[in-house]
Amino acid sequence: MARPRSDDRRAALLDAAARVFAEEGLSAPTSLISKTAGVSEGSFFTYFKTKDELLVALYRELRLDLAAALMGDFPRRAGVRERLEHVFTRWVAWAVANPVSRRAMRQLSLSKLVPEAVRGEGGALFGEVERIQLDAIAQRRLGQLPPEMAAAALKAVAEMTMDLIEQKPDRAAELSAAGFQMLWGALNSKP
Amino acid sequence: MARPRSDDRRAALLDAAARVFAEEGLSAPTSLISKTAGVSEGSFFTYFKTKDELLVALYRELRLDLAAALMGDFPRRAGVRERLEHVFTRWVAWAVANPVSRRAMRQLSLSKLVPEAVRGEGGALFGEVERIQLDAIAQRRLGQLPPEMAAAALKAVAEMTMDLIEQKPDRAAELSAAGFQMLWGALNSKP
Amino acid sequence: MARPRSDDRRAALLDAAARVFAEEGLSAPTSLISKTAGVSEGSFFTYFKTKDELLVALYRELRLDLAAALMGDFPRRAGVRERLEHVFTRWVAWAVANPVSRRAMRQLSLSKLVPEAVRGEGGALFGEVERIQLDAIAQRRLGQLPPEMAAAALKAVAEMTMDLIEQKPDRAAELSAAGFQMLWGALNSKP
Amino acid sequence: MARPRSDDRRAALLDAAARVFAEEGLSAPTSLISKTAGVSEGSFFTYFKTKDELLVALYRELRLDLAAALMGDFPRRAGVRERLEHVFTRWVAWAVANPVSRRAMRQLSLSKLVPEAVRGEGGALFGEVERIQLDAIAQRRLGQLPPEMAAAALKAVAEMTMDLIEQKPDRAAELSAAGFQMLWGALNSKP
DNA sequence: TATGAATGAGAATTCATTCAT
DNA sequence: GATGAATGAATTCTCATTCAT
Repeated sequence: MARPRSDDRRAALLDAAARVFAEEGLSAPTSLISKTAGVSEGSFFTYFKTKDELLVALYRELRLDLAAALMGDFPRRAGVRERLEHVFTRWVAWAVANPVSRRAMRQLSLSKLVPEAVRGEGGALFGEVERIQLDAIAQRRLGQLPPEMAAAALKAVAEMTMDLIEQKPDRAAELSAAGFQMLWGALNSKP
Repeated sequence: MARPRSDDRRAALLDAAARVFAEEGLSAPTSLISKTAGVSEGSFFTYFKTKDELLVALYRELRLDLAAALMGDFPRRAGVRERLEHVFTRWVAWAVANPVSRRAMRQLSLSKLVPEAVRGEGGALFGEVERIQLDAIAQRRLGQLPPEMAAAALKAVAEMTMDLIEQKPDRAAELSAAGFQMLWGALNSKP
Repeated sequence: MARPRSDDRRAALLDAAARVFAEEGLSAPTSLISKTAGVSEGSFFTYFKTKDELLVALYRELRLDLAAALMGDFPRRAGVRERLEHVFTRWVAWAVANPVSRRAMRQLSLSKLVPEAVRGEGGALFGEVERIQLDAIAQRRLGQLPPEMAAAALKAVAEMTMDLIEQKPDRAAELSAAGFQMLWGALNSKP
Repeated sequence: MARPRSDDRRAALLDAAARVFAEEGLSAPTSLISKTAGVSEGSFFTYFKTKDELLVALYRELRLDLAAALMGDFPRRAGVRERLEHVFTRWVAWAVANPVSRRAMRQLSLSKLVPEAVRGEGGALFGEVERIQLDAIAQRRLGQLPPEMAAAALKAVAEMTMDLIEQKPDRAAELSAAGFQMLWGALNSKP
């Protein structure tokens, strides 16, 4: 009785995987993932040919999710500072709201199991247009420095802010604001 | 007297472990470590009772090594900027010179296998005196923001810089300088 | 539905374990057991979570088997001598018919691997009612001596008889009769 | 500097082995034995070529020790009952006084590691002469039954008594007497 | 397709024994 | 001879993946 592949099951597996990896690391057994998803051990492999395939799929999914969060309502016509602040704030908020996703993503980003090719896909997290805008910011601010430095700084300061908030969750708003202030200061720094 | 326990062998195992973990992640088998160290599988366990014990020992060793690199020749009497630059530059240089150590450390820092208690040991990487000085910098610069933000920013921007240099090794000097410029800008930012 | 867990395989493992332990002692490797059972090494652990669990399960199974043999057709209304003789004879016959079980059981009974709590389970081998009857025999015969002495003597003389029969299997009937005669003599002895 | 082989060290190893085996079973590691004996792991093997050799040596030593205990002051000219009682009582007393030796011996007696040839050595525990006397007792008492049955009964009832005393040590004297009474009853039983 | 038992290639240890000191 | 580190085969158990139902 051929039941069609269920997107629900697949989604449940991805969700369970994120939770399990966040808790136990990537070496957690597939059996734990399928159990957490309420699915049989065998079914795991009808949705993902190998564990590795799941890792890659999860990585992509999380990144898409994050990108959507960053870019939703992007204020295209606002000033540079506003646009950057929008991305920064959303990023931090996403991590605060989805700690599991963030933890899972950190593991995945480091692992050789997700091939570098995949990790590099789509450049950064940003859509093509916005990416160019960010680069523009970078060029104006950083002078002769490599444009990647803007994206890198954004990421670095955002991650730092998330870590701090993780330790003092009740000061989230304050820390987020301070984080952006530092980012802006970094991008406008002079030699 | 029996053959004495050899510091060389222990060091070889730690060194091999760093290389293997950097390449394969912490789930690499102990057998690969002992083979890389040129030692029998059994010998591994005369130097480290369990794999976990090795992990902890390696973590501590790497952190000591890094702390020494950061704090060597620390210019206590120099100005704030110079002192901070000293640490930043040393940190980046250490990572560039020891890419394996850095990769291994990153894995270890994230892993639950190294107990949090161990990871927290000794506060940051800095000796007591220097730490206080850093905090002082932070307070003067950041106003009412939490003092940890100085150390956090130092770390975040340093890591960012290391990542960029890893991609363009021939521009190391330039990127390091730019990195510090951004850090300084971040710490001196106004709302 | 998946292939159901097979009672046959479980039984095959228990049977193989009894044979292997009888021959090699309890330190025999699980791999030998699974091989003897015609099952993969991994399958062992789907039926028994640990080697120790197998030990306990085997001990219980053997004791149940023995208890059934002892108490089948127990002549409740017969005289004291007949009832005791029934148990003694059945016991010896069971050991003669199941030498492997007996050897395995002897190892298990001595081993610390089967927790004392398990070994003590269900008092002796006898159902509650029959046990009381045996105790009654004891009390009438042994005077003021501890009632356990009846059960202990039963066991001791039975085991002795089994050992002798193992050496001269063709004289089994004669030795069994002589054994019971001695047991009866022991229980009826006067100071 | 060739130090002569020390009988002390050998004895210490045998003694430690008995204690360790009594506690942990025969699968206890040689390293534990040498440590208990206060001797290096390597030294173990200068006194015993293999672990197995130690097992055999220990078995022999314990049996000698027991035989000496049984046959010391043997009242050759006393009546049958007295002579038997002497052996029985001594046996039980030896076990009570040397619980470690007894436990070790029980393990050794069951193990395949002590070759059957060794276990059979010297017939029973008794010197040649006494053995014949025991057999004589047997023949007079047991009628046409196999003479081994006397020695077997002696052993069986003695062991039973030891087990009971192990559980109620404060009733040792009473239980020992009762045990002998039962043995005597067994040997004098009529069909 | 869904299930979960079956499989066997590892994985971390252990341990008898050897060997350098 | 005495010591204890070195060795590697053996052991218990895990887990990704396959396959019968």
